[in-house]
Amino acid sequence: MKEKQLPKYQQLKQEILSWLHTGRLKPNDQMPSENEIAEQFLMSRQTVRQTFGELEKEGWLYRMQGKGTFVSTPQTQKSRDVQTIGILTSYISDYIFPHIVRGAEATLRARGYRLLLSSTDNDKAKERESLDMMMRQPLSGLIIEPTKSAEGNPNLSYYLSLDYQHIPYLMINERYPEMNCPSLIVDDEDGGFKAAAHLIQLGHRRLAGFFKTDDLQGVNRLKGFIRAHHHYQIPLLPEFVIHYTTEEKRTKPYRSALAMLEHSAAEERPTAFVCYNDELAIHLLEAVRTIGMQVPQDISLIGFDDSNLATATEVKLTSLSHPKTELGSDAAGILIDMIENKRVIGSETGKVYKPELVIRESTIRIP
Amino acid sequence: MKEKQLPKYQQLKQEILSWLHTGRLKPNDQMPSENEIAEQFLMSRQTVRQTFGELEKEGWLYRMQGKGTFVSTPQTQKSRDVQTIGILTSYISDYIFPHIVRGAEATLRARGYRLLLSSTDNDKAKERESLDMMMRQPLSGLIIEPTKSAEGNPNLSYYLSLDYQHIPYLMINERYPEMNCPSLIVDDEDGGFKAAAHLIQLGHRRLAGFFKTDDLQGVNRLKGFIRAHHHYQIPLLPEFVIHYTTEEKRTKPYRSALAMLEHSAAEERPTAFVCYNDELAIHLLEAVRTIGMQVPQDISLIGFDDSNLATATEVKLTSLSHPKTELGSDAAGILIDMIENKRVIGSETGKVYKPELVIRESTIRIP
DNA sequence: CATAGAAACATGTACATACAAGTTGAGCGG
DNA sequence: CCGCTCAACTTGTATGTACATGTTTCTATG
Repeated sequence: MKEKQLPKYQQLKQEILSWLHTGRLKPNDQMPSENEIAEQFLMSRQTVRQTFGELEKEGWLYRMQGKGTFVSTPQTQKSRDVQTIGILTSYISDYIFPHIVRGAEATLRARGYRLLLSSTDNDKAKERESLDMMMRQPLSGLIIEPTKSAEGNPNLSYYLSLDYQHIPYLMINERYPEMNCPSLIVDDEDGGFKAAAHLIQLGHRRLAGFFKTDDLQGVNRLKGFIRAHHHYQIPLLPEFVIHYTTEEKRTKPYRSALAMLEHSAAEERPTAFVCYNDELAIHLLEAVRTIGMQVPQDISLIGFDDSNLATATEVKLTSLSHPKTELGSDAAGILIDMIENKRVIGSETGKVYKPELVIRESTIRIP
Repeated sequence: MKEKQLPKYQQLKQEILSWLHTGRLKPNDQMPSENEIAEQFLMSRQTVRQTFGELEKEGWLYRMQGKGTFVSTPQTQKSRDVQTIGILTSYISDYIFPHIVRGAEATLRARGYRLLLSSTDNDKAKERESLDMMMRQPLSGLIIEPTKSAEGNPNLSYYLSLDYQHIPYLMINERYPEMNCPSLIVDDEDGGFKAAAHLIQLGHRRLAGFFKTDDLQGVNRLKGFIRAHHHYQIPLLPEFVIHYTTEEKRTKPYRSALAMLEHSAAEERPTAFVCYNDELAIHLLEAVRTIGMQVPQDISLIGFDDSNLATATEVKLTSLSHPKTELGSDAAGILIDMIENKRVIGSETGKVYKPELVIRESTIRIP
């Protein structure tokens, strides 16, 4: 069935917008006059004026009485005293994020950019609102940490809009697979492998792993964990592999850890916990202490990210490093390059950091 | 001479806006119909529609075909999944600001708010752009650190606009005197007094003071410095009181310090530097070392804010404390109270923190 | 060739008319 | 009393006409 026709003024609007987007008309080009358009599209001058009025209000056109109607310069290209970079991360002042932000800020401010930070709380709805908010003003670029990157990308339209508006952006820590943008990522599979390998090399054979699998980092750490088992021909114990989500991070892993430790014969208990990050490691350290056991004497513990938490406890954590400040600074550098050299670069560009094992007190050799 | 008349559609617009602002029409009230308005104001329905169209585009009205035209709910009152708090500080990840932000973020996130951060680089133009940017979206509240608070408030219109839109806000570290809002402030005069008093009690009689006087913090620290001299009946040495601006912070104090130390007989040199903040203290520590002198043996040094810098150097700084995280958290609490209990409170509310003297290695008794 | 004025062109303001589409309320019939 | 239909009211779309105001171009004259 024939689709309902749009009003003429909206059809005209779409046509004109296509002229702008395809480059047929460029910034500061003069539009055909109202009368010319009216004639060409067989409509009244007032209908044309209605369309022009909307396009003007929305910033696409500007009109000068007696002279003509012209295409606006896109907001992001307009001369501004200061260009603004948006940074979108899970948190702002928690965990490793202050370090990432500091690295980025130092580089960006040195080049005269200003920052706009927003946090998503690792929640897709908040990601959408943060993107919406960020994109209400002229941004020169965006540094984005994907939210629950293993759960698809319901906010895809916002990212496509960034592409459409030619706003450079890149992703850190992970990248939505369907986005063709640079990314700065830790090789989490390698990290997962190194974590498990370290413990295996210390004689551990019964490793429990706790992975937050709503983001790809957790998924990849788990893959590395599994690969290390295969590599060293150690049987993987599925009952010792715990998946959890952001919402469960304070509940499921803790209970699972307690269950593993309390109700098993010593020879059936895990000898080490591989934790998705330092935050979880600290949490499970509490669980171990709760039942009167000790780290590392009774069970070894290893985390990821090498955050401040790793050295904040009495038992200093063995952890896989994260570049943090360096990653923030590198991200800023790549984004500045994209902005200032107008380089449209895709997912082939970016950086992958190899995590390094930082051995401290929380892992020991099986006696 | 009679002023040129506004077009009818703009006169109508102003009239309608006055209905909204005076409360004659409230959110969700129905406007008189287009025909009624046309009749009442002796103009055509199309002219009325032009006005209505603009008001709709700008968010003041919403129209429903066949039903009527209604007054919009102001953006800040609209139901939102997440309310956003803006935080505007000089920097984001430098100096004591991460601590302030962390304190605020913890409290705000616990109550379900999301943060939007922007930095001003202590520059009035950037302050204006940050405010402009912040105010383009529905904000539930703002935490603002005034920029160069001793240099007046050219961005007053933005603040008045916050008042006008009933957006709660408060100020930290300082408050523009003309703004009637809560503030959380360190008693900098007390701090300046304590800094000088400490040195005087250690036997120092020739104190040099370096104060960034483009903000009120510096002005007040200087006042305290002067008051301590009067209190202890120590002559103030004007040639030892250095004023500088944000832009000069890396140049004038350093040169002045060198000049004081290099070209004077020992009995005419200052015995202590009172520095505007730890950042400057560290900088002048370098200056002292540059000419082969040592802190505290040859000259004592005291800073403000008790930042990470205070303990980062080999010579740990004596410093006046700043509440940092506590201030951030307190600010968040007051702002939440303003938002959720719709309390319109002014400058009589707030908090003043007494700085505490943290004695470390950089100040010693005159031998 | 330069200048001034008029004509042409372009947008801005305003109104009138007509019809489409959606909502609401009144009246009538079952 | 309820349901249906129609009229009235309201906004939405579209066109035509008229005049105001600003800019550009062309023509005529010196």
